[in-house]
Amino acid sequence: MSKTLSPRSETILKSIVEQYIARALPVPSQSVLHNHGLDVSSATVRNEMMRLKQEGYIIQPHTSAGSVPSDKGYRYYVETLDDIRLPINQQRMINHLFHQVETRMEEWARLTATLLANLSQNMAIVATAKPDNCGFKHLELVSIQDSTALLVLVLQGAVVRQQLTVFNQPVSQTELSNISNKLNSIFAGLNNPQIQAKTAELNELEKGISDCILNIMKTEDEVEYEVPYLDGLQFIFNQPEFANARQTTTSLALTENKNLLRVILPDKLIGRGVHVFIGKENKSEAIQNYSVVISQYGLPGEAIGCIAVIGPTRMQYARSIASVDYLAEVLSGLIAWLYGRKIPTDADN
Amino acid sequence: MSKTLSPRSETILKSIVEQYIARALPVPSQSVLHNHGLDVSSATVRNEMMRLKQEGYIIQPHTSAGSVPSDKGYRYYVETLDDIRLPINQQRMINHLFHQVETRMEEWARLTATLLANLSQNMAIVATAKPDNCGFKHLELVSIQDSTALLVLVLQGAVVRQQLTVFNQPVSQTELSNISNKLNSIFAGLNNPQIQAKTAELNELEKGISDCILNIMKTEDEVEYEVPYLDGLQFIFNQPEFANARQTTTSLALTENKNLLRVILPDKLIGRGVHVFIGKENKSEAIQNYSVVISQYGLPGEAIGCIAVIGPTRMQYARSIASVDYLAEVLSGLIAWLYGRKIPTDADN
DNA sequence: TGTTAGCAGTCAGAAGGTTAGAGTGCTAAA
DNA sequence: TTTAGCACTCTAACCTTCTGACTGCTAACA
Repeated sequence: MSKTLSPRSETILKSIVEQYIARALPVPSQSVLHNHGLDVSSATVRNEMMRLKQEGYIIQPHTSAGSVPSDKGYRYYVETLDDIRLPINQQRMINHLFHQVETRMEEWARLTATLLANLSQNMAIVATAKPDNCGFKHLELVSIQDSTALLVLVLQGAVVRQQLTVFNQPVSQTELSNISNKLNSIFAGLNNPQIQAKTAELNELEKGISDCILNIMKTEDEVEYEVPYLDGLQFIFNQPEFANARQTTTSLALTENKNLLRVILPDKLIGRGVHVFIGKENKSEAIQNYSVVISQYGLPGEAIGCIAVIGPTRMQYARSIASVDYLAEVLSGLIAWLYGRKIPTDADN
Repeated sequence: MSKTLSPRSETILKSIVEQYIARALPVPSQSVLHNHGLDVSSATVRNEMMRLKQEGYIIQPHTSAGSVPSDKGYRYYVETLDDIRLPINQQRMINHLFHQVETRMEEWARLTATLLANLSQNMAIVATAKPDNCGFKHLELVSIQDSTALLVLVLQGAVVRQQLTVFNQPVSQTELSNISNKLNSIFAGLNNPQIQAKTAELNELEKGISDCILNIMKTEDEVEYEVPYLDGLQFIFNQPEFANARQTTTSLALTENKNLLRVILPDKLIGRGVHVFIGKENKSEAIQNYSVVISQYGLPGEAIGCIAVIGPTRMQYARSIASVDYLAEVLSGLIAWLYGRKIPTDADN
């Protein structure tokens, strides 16, 4: 994408990026020296910085100020990062926590969000994995009152959905059990259109229930991601950028509207691995002051979820990337196990 | 609690409170006149205001400034509010929306939070109703893999809980069905200690599952409220009070830590009806700049939830109280219906 | 006794001016 | 190519001044 810089330019850019990330203040030529043990004078650094500025890697807020990395500068920095793996002890800590947590996908997601937020020191978003074309697994009808039943539907991938259903006339638990037994044997393993094809042979009551099932399955199929779990909002607000605030409002728009958030995140069709979107690289205008570190996880073609870190462009990229990468791997392992596809590397019992 | 004010003092206080709520600026004696058609001069108003100040109903930010209501002033205002019922057309709108929504308690809570936030123009919190001493209703075991099953537990009040369970050896779906049939017939309608008493007569596999059930039920019993639904955070941040921000952090502490939030809200043992806590009246220090309008709903002794509005003390009390009151009533009706106790006034089909 | 006009006194916030010093950009020499 | 040195720039902090919005008081009035 961008031309390679000379080793010294690269060192200088790296120093500027890292200092700016650390202190949120424009970096003067003087402090570049201290950092990476460059054995030149500040004047030399200034010459190099001039070139970096001309090529758009850094920006000067005003004439007599230090330098701030541009999106392009961050991009170069991220591309030239090496050794971005999570430290072994943190990996162990994570594995340990996943062992302790209840075996429920929602709990995994919640835990992942918390871990990711704390590791990256930024806002974390975790969308649980959703089956691509969900299959019927099991139905249960539990009588709540004379003419009301709770419909509990288990779909492929251990997804459980529930719905209260009101009938025109009273229906006993025995009748309900008969219906669910029948539908279970007919619908086992089928997906939406296949079930639709079978509804001809049902009586009216059964048809009503199968309509309800179809409706739930349709909704599941249409939703691209489940409602995401969110954590670490406080990190966003503790950023010095927000000290004067009011930009706050923007990021709140994020928080509040979980739909919006779902729309913003996945720039469609992201391949495997961790992706980084820096500032203006984001399609959605609302987050063009932010960077997003994002990865899908799960089984391609079967169940795909996604996890992400959102923070100011001035973000600890190495940490975020490493965290997203590792947690996506862990979750993929768990999903694979849940779908019986393969044994995860480490997170089994 | 507080002495009665003269009618004119009351009018003046009311005017000050309402203008301050509307504009967030100290109210000068001049503008008090315009508002409630008082036929006196500003000097007279100033005399009265002096007395209100001496008795602690209002506060002057500095010598030459207008007046701001104190907590005591707001309290008097709230006590003397009359006709705080939600307009009929808004009631209709709400009933209509509840009819349209899916028949799931979670959806009710989510909808309530959204409605409450928008009606009150403040942050809304809705904790779903939780059975007091939850009874077993139905169990279902669905095979996921050879030695893994999804345990789906239905408790009283249409509460559904799920958990993945891993066995030591493979267990077929037929075996699982046998187990769930057996446990269903033994455990039907029982609560935690009653189930515990029955576990002697079970084999090892069944015992493992009943332990799992007991564990889930115990967790349910221990939790005071479910994780609450939250909406309208944007209203808090759009308040002019937060223009300079950093107090922001405080309110964020609220948002982030859903546990903290649960701790803060219910000051234990709240009776029926709407309660208002103004500023320092709140026990929790974190929200002593805020007011809370809160009400329980549900069936006393069986399933109690709670809904609340949180906002700056400078809050539209009438609107908030009316909204909380009406929505609590609607939810109570729905819960009663769900538990088969009585027909709700209006929200049935 | 309650009400009012009138006016002095107070204070926050805006506007304008000054200063300090941090940091660059340029130049000329090594 | 690097460097020392220095003029230049520009922000942020700190004054001071000024304006006008309100009050608080007093004295007259009903």
